[in-house]
Amino acid sequence: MFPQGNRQVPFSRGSGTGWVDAMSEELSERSRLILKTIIEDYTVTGEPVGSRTLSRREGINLSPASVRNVMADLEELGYLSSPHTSAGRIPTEKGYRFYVASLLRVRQLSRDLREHLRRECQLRELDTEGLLREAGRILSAASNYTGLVMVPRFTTTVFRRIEFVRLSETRVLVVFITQAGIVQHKLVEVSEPLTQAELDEVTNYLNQEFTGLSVQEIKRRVARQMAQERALFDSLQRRALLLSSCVLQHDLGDQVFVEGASNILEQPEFADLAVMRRLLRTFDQKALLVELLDKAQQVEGVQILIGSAEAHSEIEGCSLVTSCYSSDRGTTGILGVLGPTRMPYAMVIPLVDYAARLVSEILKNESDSI
Amino acid sequence: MFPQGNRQVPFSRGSGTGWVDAMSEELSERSRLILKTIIEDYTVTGEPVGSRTLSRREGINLSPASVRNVMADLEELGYLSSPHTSAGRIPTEKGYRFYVASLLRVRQLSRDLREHLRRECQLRELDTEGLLREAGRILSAASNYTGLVMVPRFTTTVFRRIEFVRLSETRVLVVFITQAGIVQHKLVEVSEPLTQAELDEVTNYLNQEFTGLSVQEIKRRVARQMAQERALFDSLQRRALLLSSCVLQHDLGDQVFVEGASNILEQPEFADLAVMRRLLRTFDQKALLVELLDKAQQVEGVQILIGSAEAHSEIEGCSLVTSCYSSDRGTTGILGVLGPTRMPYAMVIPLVDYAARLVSEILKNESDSI
DNA sequence: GTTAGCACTCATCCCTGCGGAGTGCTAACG
DNA sequence: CGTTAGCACTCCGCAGGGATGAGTGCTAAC
Repeated sequence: MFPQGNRQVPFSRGSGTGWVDAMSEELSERSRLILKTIIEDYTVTGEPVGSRTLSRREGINLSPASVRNVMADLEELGYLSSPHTSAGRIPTEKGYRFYVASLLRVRQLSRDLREHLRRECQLRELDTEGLLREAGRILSAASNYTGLVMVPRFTTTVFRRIEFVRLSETRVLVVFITQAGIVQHKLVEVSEPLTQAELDEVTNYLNQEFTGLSVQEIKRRVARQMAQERALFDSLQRRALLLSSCVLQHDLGDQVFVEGASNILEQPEFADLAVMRRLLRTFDQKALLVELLDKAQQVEGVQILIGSAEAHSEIEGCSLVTSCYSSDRGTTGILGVLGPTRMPYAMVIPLVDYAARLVSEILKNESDSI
Repeated sequence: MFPQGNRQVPFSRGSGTGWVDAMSEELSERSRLILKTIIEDYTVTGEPVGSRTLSRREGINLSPASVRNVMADLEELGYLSSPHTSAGRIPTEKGYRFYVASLLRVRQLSRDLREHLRRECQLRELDTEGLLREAGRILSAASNYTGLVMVPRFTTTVFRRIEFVRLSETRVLVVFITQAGIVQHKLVEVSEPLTQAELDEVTNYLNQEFTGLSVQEIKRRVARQMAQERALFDSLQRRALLLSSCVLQHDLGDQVFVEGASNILEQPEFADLAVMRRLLRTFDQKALLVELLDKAQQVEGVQILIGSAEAHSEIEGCSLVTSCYSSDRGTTGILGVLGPTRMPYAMVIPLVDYAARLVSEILKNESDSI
């Protein structure tokens, strides 16, 4: 019923980025309870949590003084910190990592919300790109943070159809449609002038030859055939191969949809202008986002990346909760939510998980495999 | 050498939006000089301008007291306002409108900058969409504000090629390539199952029939033919017409590229969180932007829209400087810069003007007309 | 091991006073 | 009659200085 992956959490220690199993042995049951309560309180209020408040919370039957002792221990161990001597405690990144890895319990989304999301996705007649954008919007609206969706990488996608359109003597527009119904395009400069009729021939040839293969497979085939056919003078084939190698030479850029960037500004922690600027710059320069998302794409299940000053300074103070979706063999993209580290993970994790499943399911239903 | 349009400025008086010729008669030469100097000072410093500072400025040989008299008059007339009794004056929206309409003198862009922009645009092999995005980035980078580019409206574009790709029994992906090389696509649900072979026939038929026509013309033709051929049972033609009417039924959504949204945060006037949020929300919901840009699209030359509380509250405190670009007959899009009203118009106006000319020129060169 | 008590530490808020920038007004000047 | 010097006045911004209150660490008693 729930992603197995979410027991493991990406985290970064020192310079590198690694994975850690719940370090559950280190803390006593009481310390764990107090840490959990502090984090959940802090998630709601955004204010440092004091010992008094805590001692009055359901389930904690300890005096403020006892709580203070535990808190002092947790601070020593690096799970908590205090903004200043006479404020309460707030969780550190390490605290959050531990929480996510071994304290957090996630429930399924409510049936209502699940139904609602499903309807949203299927409401309009959306093409694949539209669906992905809509998924981003939904993630953003449901979480009140920012939704991110990365379109499946070009190289891993399965090819459905290609089309060459002549724009001018030497400029050809290549339109590439993947199995999942994603349309990508690119301009190619050719050395010898081509007519549209010639291009149509090439189009037909390539569609017969390559439909249903992944871009990687096509690359390999093209390379092999080009080596073989060098002697051959079938000009159609020659042209087709030349053109396709042109197209495949450079990968198409990765596409990321960012939805609800303004949501993140509602968060009190981003009242600080400098932090906000850095974040918005990150949104503007998609390359950074691609890099972040790419890392999470390698593992199955819900991933949680907690931004830290060392490893991911561009999203310091933020967390990225992601999950992969897939349409057909090998083709996977990734979607998720970027919000402040102080985030209700128990709600966001199942949301992202469900969104990924939903998108995968719709993508699989909507297009026949060839 | 310079757009004639920039002598006329869109402005809003009361509830509506209208046009005004320079209301140059109303003010004496001295008042005009002082207003101009105040606005240009304020543009640089962002601080209210006082009478002392002003009297020491080059070209103004008046004592602070005299300047104060003029300023009081200008305030009375609504061109200036003071944040509080003992601060200097800042321009009002009316002040800016008057400045833009009749005080501002714009120079051409420097040769260096022109060359630089041209190179940026032609650096990579960009398809049309890429070029438009790049134009947005350039506008944003050169102005340090936010670049906006709207893709030409679907209905006005000239059709180059259409392609139908079967995704599943009843789902067909329609890829539509315009004369200018813009690729748009859409999903169509069909009632009767179609094979890809049938779709290919339709594709060929439509490409022969409609290439080089504008979408509006195509709509008209399809309607006419559907009326005529109702009795006819040429199933190919029937199918083709049915499909194309499906496609044309709903316009494709307008596309706007927003580049450098984070730039606008650098502006001191947006330190106010509420203002910034409203602005970023506007960027998130493209519909509002489309509406704004659409208004400016109807007039030739550089347009300046000064946001006001009444008429364009979503960009209150901001100005939008735009110009149209075009690729072929009838197909026009619009691009521009959105920044604070306190903006160096003398620099931004020629920038936007040149960008629009540049994009138009490249678009015209890059694709042969059919 | 747990708790009550207490002294201590800071951040926050509010009040106050002060300096400075800039204004409006008036009266004098050319 | 336009221009200017002088002057009183306004008001923002800033720094200093309690007062408040939340929260802590420590210690001693239970």
